[in-house]
Amino acid sequence: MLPTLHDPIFRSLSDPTRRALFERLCLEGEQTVAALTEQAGISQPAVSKHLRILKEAGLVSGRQAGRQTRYTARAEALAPLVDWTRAMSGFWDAKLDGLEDLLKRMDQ
Amino acid sequence: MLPTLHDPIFRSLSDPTRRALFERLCLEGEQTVAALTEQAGISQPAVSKHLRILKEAGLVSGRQAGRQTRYTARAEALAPLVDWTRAMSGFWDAKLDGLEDLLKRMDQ
DNA sequence: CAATATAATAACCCGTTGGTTATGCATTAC
DNA sequence: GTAATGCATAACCAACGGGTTATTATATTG
Repeated sequence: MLPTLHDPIFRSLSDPTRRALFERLCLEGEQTVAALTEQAGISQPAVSKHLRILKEAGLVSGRQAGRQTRYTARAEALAPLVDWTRAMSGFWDAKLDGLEDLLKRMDQ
Repeated sequence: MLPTLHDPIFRSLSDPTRRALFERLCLEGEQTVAALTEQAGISQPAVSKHLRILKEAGLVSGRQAGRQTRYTARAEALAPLVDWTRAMSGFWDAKLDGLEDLLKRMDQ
């Protein structure tokens, strides 16, 4: 019903193309739009639109490097998702607090 | 790009109304369609449609009880989401293996 | 400076989706 | 047996979303 804090995260990750972009940035590190486009199987504007949405959700950040933009994944942004999942699973074991903490520490 | 195993989970949870339904089932336990409709702010058919989608994603299950259907959350179904999040966060510390294991054990 | 390269924005198209009302089908109640 | 209740399905509709091509802005290269 009412969109919450983690709503844009769920929303942006619900699209397979966007998830693939995010996954690639997570696994292979910083990438230019051109590099991402090459493998995405869609046009550059489409990729740029997806990156914009991911960026607004806080899942990626882009830094200007000359005439190209290098995008990076921000895995810490997944923290609300971890929170929510833990809340829903009704599981509060201290052993698991580590992940959330780590994600927050990654924020530096 | 290519829809994977966790795709229907992300997809169904991307809608705020559906997420609210799932949350309520998680936090308050088994509910009838009428009870869910009462708080959802939308029509009963709309609620039924959402429940169908959640059910197809494995996130809820419905059992017939006379002329009413009681729906229950299946928190174990969140396991792929936990997997994926851990993979993306690049965090493999053994301390965290517990959550996934527990979710699987909840499946009984 | 002119030409090229990179990425973002604009304008548009079409399929999907989340909502509605109407209807059907069991099951319970009178 | 008839009426009423609970839920699912059908048919429909407006809004949204993900794609396209065309264009623009800014950097780099010759």
